[in-house]
Amino acid sequence: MPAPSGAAERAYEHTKTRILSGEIPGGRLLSEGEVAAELGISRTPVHEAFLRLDAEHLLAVSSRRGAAVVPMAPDEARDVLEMREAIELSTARRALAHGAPPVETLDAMRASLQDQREAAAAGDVEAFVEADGRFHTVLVVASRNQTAQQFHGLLRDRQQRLRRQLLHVGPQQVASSLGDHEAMLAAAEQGDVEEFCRLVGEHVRRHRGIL
Amino acid sequence: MPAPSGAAERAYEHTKTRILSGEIPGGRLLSEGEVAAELGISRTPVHEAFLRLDAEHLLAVSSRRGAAVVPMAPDEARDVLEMREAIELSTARRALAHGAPPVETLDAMRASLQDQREAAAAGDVEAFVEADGRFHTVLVVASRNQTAQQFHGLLRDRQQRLRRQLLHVGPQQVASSLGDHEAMLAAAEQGDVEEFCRLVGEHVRRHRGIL
DNA sequence: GCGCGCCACCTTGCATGCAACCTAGAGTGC
DNA sequence: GCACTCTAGGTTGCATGCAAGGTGGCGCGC
Repeated sequence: MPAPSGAAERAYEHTKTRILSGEIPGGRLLSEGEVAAELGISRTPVHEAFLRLDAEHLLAVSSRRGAAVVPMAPDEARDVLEMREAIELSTARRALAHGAPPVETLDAMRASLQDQREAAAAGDVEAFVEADGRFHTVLVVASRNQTAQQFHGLLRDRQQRLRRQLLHVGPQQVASSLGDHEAMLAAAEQGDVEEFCRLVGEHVRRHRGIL
Repeated sequence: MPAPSGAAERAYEHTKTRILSGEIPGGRLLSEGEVAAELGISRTPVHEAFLRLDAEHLLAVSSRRGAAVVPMAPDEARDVLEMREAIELSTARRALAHGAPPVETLDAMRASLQDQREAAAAGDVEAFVEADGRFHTVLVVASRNQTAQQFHGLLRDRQQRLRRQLLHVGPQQVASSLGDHEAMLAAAEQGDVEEFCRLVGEHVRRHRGIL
C-alpha cells in the first residue's frame, strides 16, 4: 500500500489497522464523527470505510446506533482455519496439477522460507508471521484463481486479528511451522500434489490444536 | 429480501439484479447519477451501492471515469466452480462428520429436491436453478461456518450471472443434475462423507464439461 | 487529409447541512 | 423503592453543493 491518496482509503486503512492490531478491543463502539475528526476529514468517506469493514465482518454497523467492532467468537478461529485449508488445498491442486510449478513460484516460496528462518533465528515473531502469511499465499497466487486470491486475502486479515487476540505464537509454534513449511516446499519442488495436500492438512491440524 | 427500506439498499438491489440478470451487458458504463435519477434518490446512496458491488467484483468503479460492469472472463466460470467445490467439500465434511445430519437438514434437502423434480417436470428452468442453488446451500448452512456461508453466497451470485450468459441450461443438464442430487441426498442420509464428496466432485466435473 | 492541442462536458470525491431515529437519564406518579 | 414517561444528546442516512479530474470532440495548423 504505497499511498492512500483518497480520504476514504485513508479512513479504511486507519480503522482496519487499528482493529486488526487489537488496538480497538472487540465490542467497542466507534462513531464516524470520531474517526473523521481524528483524520481531519468529513464523515462521508468514513461512512464508506465503515461499510467496507462491515462487509469484511470486522465491524458491525447498526443504523443510528453506531458501529461496534465485531467481537471474536471462539468458533471463528476454527471457521477461518477451515476455509483457509479448503482454499489452499484447492489452489495447490491446480497449481501443482502439471507437476512442479515454475521457478518464479518456487523462488518466491524459497525467499519467504529464508525470511522465516532468519526471523525465527532472531526471535522476531512479527516478521515470522508476515513471512508465514506470504508463504501460504504463493501457491494461491500461482493458481491464477482470482476469486481464491480475494477470499484468501480476507481470511488472512481475519486470521491476523485472531492471532493477536486468541493465539499466542511462541518459539515452539515458530519451529513447528518452519518445519512444516520446509516439508511443503520439498513436496512442491517435486510436484507431489498428494504429499503437499497431506502436509497442509497436518499443518492446519497443528494450528487448530493450539486453540 | 423482505423490504429494502433504505435508499442505499434499494440502489444496491436494483443494480445488482440488473447486472445478475444480464439486463446490463458486461463492459457497459453506468453512472451514479443515472441510477439515482431512475430511483428518485440522491447520488450518495448510489455511490455506496456501487462500492459494495465493486467489492463483490460485479462492478469496476474507476475514479472519475464511471463504473463499468465487469465483463466475464471465460476463466471466471472455472474459478467460481472450483471455489464452490472447495467450500462445499469442506463444509460437507464438517456437516457429515458425526454421521447423518439432523432431520431438519435432511428435510431441507428433500424439500429442495422435490421442488427440483416438479420444476424439471414442468420444464421450468428458472425454478430448477433456484432450487438447485438452495440444495447446494443446505449443507453449507448446516456446517455452521459463517465465513463459508458468506463466501458461498458471493459465489452463488456470480454463478447465477455466468449461468445466464455463458451456460445454457437445457433439459439434459437438468436431468443430469437431478440425478446427481438424488445420489447426494442418499449419501447424506447415510452419513457417508466420502461418497458424498466423491459425488460433489463428479457433479462439478460434469458442470465444468459444459463450458 | 492528417495530427495535435484545447475546451466543454461528464464523472466522481468529498464537505456540509438537515432530519429521523435510538438510547440513556432525569423526573414524576404511585 | 419502583416503574413509567419524556426529554436531551448523540448517531446515522440522505440530499445538496462544489471542486478536481478524465474524455471525447471540435477546430486549427500543416
